Amino acid sequence: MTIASVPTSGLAERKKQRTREELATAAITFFLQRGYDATTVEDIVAAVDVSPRTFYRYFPAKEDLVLAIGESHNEELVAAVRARPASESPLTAVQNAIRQTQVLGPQDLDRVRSFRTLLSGTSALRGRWLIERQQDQQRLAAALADREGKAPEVRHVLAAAAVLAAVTIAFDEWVADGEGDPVTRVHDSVALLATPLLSTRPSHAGSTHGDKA
Amino acid sequence: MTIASVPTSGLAERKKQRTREELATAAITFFLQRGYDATTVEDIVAAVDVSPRTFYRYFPAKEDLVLAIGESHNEELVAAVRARPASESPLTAVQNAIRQTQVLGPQDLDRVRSFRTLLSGTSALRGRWLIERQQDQQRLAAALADREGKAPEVRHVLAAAAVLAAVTIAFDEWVADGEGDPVTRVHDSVALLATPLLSTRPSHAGSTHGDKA
DNA sequence: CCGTCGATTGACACATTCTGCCATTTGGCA
DNA sequence: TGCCAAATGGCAGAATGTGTCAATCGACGG
Repeated sequence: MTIASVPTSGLAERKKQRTREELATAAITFFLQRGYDATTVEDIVAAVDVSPRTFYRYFPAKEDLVLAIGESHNEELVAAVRARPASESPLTAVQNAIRQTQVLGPQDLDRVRSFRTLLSGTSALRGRWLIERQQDQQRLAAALADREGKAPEVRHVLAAAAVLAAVTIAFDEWVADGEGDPVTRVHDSVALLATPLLSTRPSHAGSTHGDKA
Repeated sequence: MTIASVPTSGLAERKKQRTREELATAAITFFLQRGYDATTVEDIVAAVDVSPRTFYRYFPAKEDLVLAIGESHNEELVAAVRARPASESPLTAVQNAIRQTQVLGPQDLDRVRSFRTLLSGTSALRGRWLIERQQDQQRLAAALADREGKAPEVRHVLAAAAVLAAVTIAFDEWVADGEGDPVTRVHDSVALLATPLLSTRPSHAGSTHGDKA
């Protein structure tokens, strides 16, 4: 045998992967069609022809299926922030990190839209996702603190919260009015963090991309 | 009869109120003792001697029982922000509004601690509560925009998110290390919003209260 | 090709939350 | 006292998960 049974690289492994994807595909399709709550686990497994019990072996909960789709994006972001040179200001580092991680192909974009649409439309999902975002918040705060060679303080956590809020708000607005491309919106939203958020002046922090309006 | 049957002011009303409080008290006690998940609705209603069905007539869901305890605090905050004179800067208005609404007696403080402890320890509750906070976020954003005589823009939503994040982080840290009083921590946390959050400088935004350290 | 081993699966039972329904009780009020 | 509306209790049932065990399937060595 190999060292362990971790990557059984073979037919069985592909079959598992295929089942997992079939479950996810069928589920997302149903969710977008009929809504998350109106789709039961029974419906999903019927479409893939596995037992309900098997569903929960692939996904700990119905919610986790959706979460798995949009997962790990923020982990990349945090890693990218850590990878930025220490000479960059926190804002610049975050902006560049976002630029690096937000490279989306056209079909990625569809996937993200589906994901965000589900998030916006289902409070159960949204709540679950916000929990995960709080963990990302801690990780980002730690990354920002590390850049200063300090232990995380309230200031860092707050900055991290603000960054993630900016990204989230940008996506929410994008899903809500369906206009423009999300990358620009995210960038503009994050750019607002350059200013004291509670000053009255709009401080002309417009789009860094194409705002010829 | 009166205009309608809204306030049946009498014995029945008191009995209902008493049942409601007994349910809440028993539930919170159990939650803090054994944990939220380890306490079933069955346990709660057994302690008050009502049927499970009745529980759900008082609280739409188990989560709502907890949420009802810490509720409406942010509504006051938003109202207070609206009530501040237009001459005040957004930050000052928010700070004064917080000062007004955060007047806590010693037993209020215990209640808040219990509430926040449950929030911190139970992700299901936390998620549910974060959803409600997002609604507060929208309301606060609208209030901030109104102060400028504008419709809410991304900038306002982001500012509102930052304010609520500051408050939340302050409470979280308070619950986590159990030191100091929350009012000071909230104030200090919110004071950080006076600066661009992603500048490297700590910008000496220390406690406005007693920081002789 | 065969047989064994380990992982995957299906099924069944069960706990828990929450809802719909209806009969019963209880308080309010003439 | 007696009627009415509201509150309650109990029951059946849907839906999400979880634990358990036997059956199955793929991997691998002979």
